[in-house]
Order: sequence, then C-alpha cells, then structure tokens
Amino acid sequence: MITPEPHILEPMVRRLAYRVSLDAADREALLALPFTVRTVERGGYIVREGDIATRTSVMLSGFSVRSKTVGSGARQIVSIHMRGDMVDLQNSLLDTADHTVEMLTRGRIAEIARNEIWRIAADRPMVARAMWRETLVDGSIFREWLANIGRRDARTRLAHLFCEFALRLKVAGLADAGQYELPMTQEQLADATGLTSVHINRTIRGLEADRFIERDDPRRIHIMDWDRLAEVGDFQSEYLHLRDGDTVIV
Amino acid sequence: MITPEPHILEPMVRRLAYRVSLDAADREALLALPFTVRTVERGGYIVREGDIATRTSVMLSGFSVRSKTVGSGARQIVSIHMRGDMVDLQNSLLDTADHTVEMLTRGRIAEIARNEIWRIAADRPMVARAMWRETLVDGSIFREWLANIGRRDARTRLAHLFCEFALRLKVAGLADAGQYELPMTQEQLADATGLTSVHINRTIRGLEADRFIERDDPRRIHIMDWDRLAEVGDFQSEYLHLRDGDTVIV
DNA sequence: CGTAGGCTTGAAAAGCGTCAATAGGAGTGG
DNA sequence: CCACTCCTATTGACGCTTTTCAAGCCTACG
Repeated sequence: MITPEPHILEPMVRRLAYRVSLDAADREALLALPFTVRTVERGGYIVREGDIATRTSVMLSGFSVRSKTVGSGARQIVSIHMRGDMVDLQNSLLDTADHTVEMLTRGRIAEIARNEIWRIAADRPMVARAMWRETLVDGSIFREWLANIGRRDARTRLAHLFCEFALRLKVAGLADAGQYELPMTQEQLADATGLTSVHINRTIRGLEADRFIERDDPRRIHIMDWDRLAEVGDFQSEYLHLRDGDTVIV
Repeated sequence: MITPEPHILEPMVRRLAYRVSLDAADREALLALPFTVRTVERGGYIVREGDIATRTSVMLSGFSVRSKTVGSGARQIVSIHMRGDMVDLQNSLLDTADHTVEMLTRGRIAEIARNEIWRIAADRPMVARAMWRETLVDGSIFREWLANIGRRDARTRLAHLFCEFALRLKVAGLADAGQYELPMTQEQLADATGLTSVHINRTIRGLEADRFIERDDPRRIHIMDWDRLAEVGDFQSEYLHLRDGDTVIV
C-alpha cells in the first residue's frame, strides 16, 4: 500500500482552512499555485528591511522571526512564525518592507509570487477571505503583544509568551502535550519581550524555581500545570482566535 | 453661487484614495454605502471587548483609542484613530472584539454594516485593495509601536509619538504647521507608551526644558524644530507609508 | 582540544514606578 | 456669583524592577 506523497503546500492549505471552509476547488487552486522551495539556514534572511515585496513566503518547516531595529541598535522581535504561516502577506500591498524576517532555525519556505496571490484572491472569494482573516489574526496578536510588553512585568510577560507558543505549536501540529523545544535563545526571547537576556535568564529560573515550568535542557520547556502557567502569564487565548478545542493544553 | 454640501463619507473616500487610485465609479459606490451617523461623547464606546462585530465605524470627527486591559487592571492603548480611519475593518472577519474602542473627545462616526463592506469589496477590486492596504498600514504601525515600547527609553518613546501625531494630523488635514492640540491627557499618553502618567509628565517637561517642544497650555504642542524632534524620537516615517510630500513637517 | 556561542550568576547603577501632596480649571448646584 | 467637586497637571521622596558590566561555565563543533 502506498501513502500518497503529501503536497508541499499542504501546511498552507491546512492553515487557511482552519476557520474558513474551503471547498475542493479552492484547495485545488491553492495547491496549483506556482511556487519555488528554498531551504534557509539558521540566521538566514527571508525578507530584509528595505526589500521590495514581490513574493509571499509560506513557512514549511523551521521557525522565523520578524524584527525591527531601532536607532540605538537594539532589536525588537515583533512576531514569530512557524509551519503554515504566510510570512509576507502583510507586506504584499506596501512598497518596501519596514522590517526583517530571519530564520531562527534551518527550515524550508515556499515562495509564491505576489501577483499569483492576487489572482487567486480575485478568483476565489473564500480563499481571499481566509487570507484576509489570517492578516487580521496577525493584527490581533500584535495588539496582545503590545499589551504584554507595555503593561506586564517580566514574569508575566515571559509566561504569556510560553503559553502562546504552546498553543500555536499545538495547532501547527508541532507539539502535543505540555512540553516543547523552544527554538529561541534567551537573547532572542529578550528581543521578543522587550527585556534583556540577563533578566530573561533570571525570570526563567524564577518560573522554574516556583514550579511553573521544568527544564531538563535550557531549551526544553515542560509546562507543569497549564492552568497555573496561564494564570501567572495572564493568558487568555481569545486573541489567537482558535477553535474551541485548541485553547488549552492537556 | 452654492458650494455643494460635501458628502458625509468624504473623509473615508479621501483616505482610501490616498495611495490607491479609485475611479469615479469606485468613489460613487463608496458614497452610496448605506450608513448611520452617531455622535459619541468623550469617554463613550464605539466597540467594547466581547462585542460581536457587525459593523465598521468610520471616524468623521474627534479622536478615539483602541485599548486592551490586562489582568492587573492596567490599560494599554494600542492605536489612536482620527478622521478618515475605518475603526473596525480589523475585526470584521473575527468573531468577537478582543479590545475596546473609546472616544478621546466628542466626535461623530458613520456606521456601515459589515455585509455592505463585503459586498463593495467583492464588486470593486480597487476598493478592496484600498481597504486591504489600510489594514496593512495599521499592522505596520502596530509593529513600530512594539519597537517603540519594547526598545526605546521614555524620552525617545514620547518624542516618537509626538512625531507620529504631527504627521497623521497633517495628512488628515487637522493640523498644519508644527503645532497641534493633543487630544490626550498625560494618563492616556502613559497608557499609549507603556509608562506612568508621572513619568510622562517628567518626560514632557524634559523635552520642553531641552527645547524640543514648547507648550503654552499643557495640551498644545509646538514643535520647535522638526529635524531635532525626529532625531531625538528616532523617528523615520516609512512605517506610516505616506506619500513623499507628507513625510515632514515644515 | 580549542574556540565560540549560549547560559548562569553577582554586584552595582539607573530608569521608571509608587505614594503622596498641591494647585489650577471646568463644570455644577445652590 | 460663590462654594464645591472632579479631573488633570505637577512635583518631591523613596523604592523596586530591570539594566549594565563583568566573569565563569558548559557544550557543540571544527
């Protein structure tokens, strides 16, 4: 018996169909999009500040971050991307990229020309709707991050990020139970939370000391008790706009 | 001679046509959208967290802010809206609002049913494109705010906000030279920048002492020298995606 | 087996928050 | 028109969270 090879763009279709119902023709049209696959090393760039946007990149594997650099040289990570995310849908209508997208780990991306995206959006209303929805969820996450960085202390901020990670990984099918491998260094966690790596270290160790999480290896997070972690992280999953079953970790 | 009464939705059309070219038919279709006008008092709500989104509100006059409240009770303002902004385009595809929109000043809004927005977007590709672009610019501003709050110190953060305000007011035709009336209290500025009102006060006074700005009345900001303020605020206007002529204050 | 990147920890400093008190102005009711 | 209240702005004193600077350690990898 032969299992048919899954289509490379399958993660994108799965994502778009997550909360908008796409019919067979929609799915077929999506899978028929012309694309090129590229493997990018850890630290490699998908988009650089100032680039002219000509294509959208779909994450197939690995993790990437979108970041901005301020005048002092400090960096702020504004979003984290994983399998299924369409990384540059955001910028497809704007002239030049105002940020950088960089791989956190080695991974593969599928690049789709911008005009192909526009064409399918014009032809297939439900696909347009699904993509539109993705960007709105993105915006919702940006707003939550603003609240997180602007108004929560270090412990809450970090616990919140760990919760978000857990759910998004679960939805992307990349982690199951309450444990996962963090794809970020403590310095990157610092850039994502608006803290310093030293303070991230102390805060992680504090969460560990108080048994919210456990780590065998510095990057492997075990969530001891989802409810407790969500509480200390002031985490409510609504902003991720997930399906009901996906809003908690068992 | 009679000057024809300008149409109430004119500010919205002007905004949408700002960087996407809309033809006469597009404009007509936009102006033909059914709407209801509502005057909202200072402190009144346009959207409340948990509301089910059924309509989009176009700001006709006055100012509003979008905010989220965290567990500790602290509030984070995530965006500021003025004439021409379509406040709820963001949430039109998502189930329930994950934030609140509140008037900073008395003002008028035009409410348009969500399905009307969808209809015109489906019928008129360039209108869809213009609205899509608006939400992308919104996202770009969220990202800049994340960098601002996460990685800049209080003085830079506040100066940056003052610069953004100056340009947006100018583009909306609400302020001309380098001076404007701030529609926000210092406490609201604090909620927008992730600081406290006490520290905002000290920071404003510092900017004043060093002659970046002048104030006769606590709310009236005079920008002494745009280049200096932009420098201290680490402000580069690209993220607002304005037309070339609109990127500086005379 | 040496080097580099990431993690960890200590000590001290700085920026920003908290608490508290005062003052001015706008609106309100008598 | 005055007394009263509420809201906003302002300032001082103090304290705490987070940063900065610095050093040591571990592990992966060439």
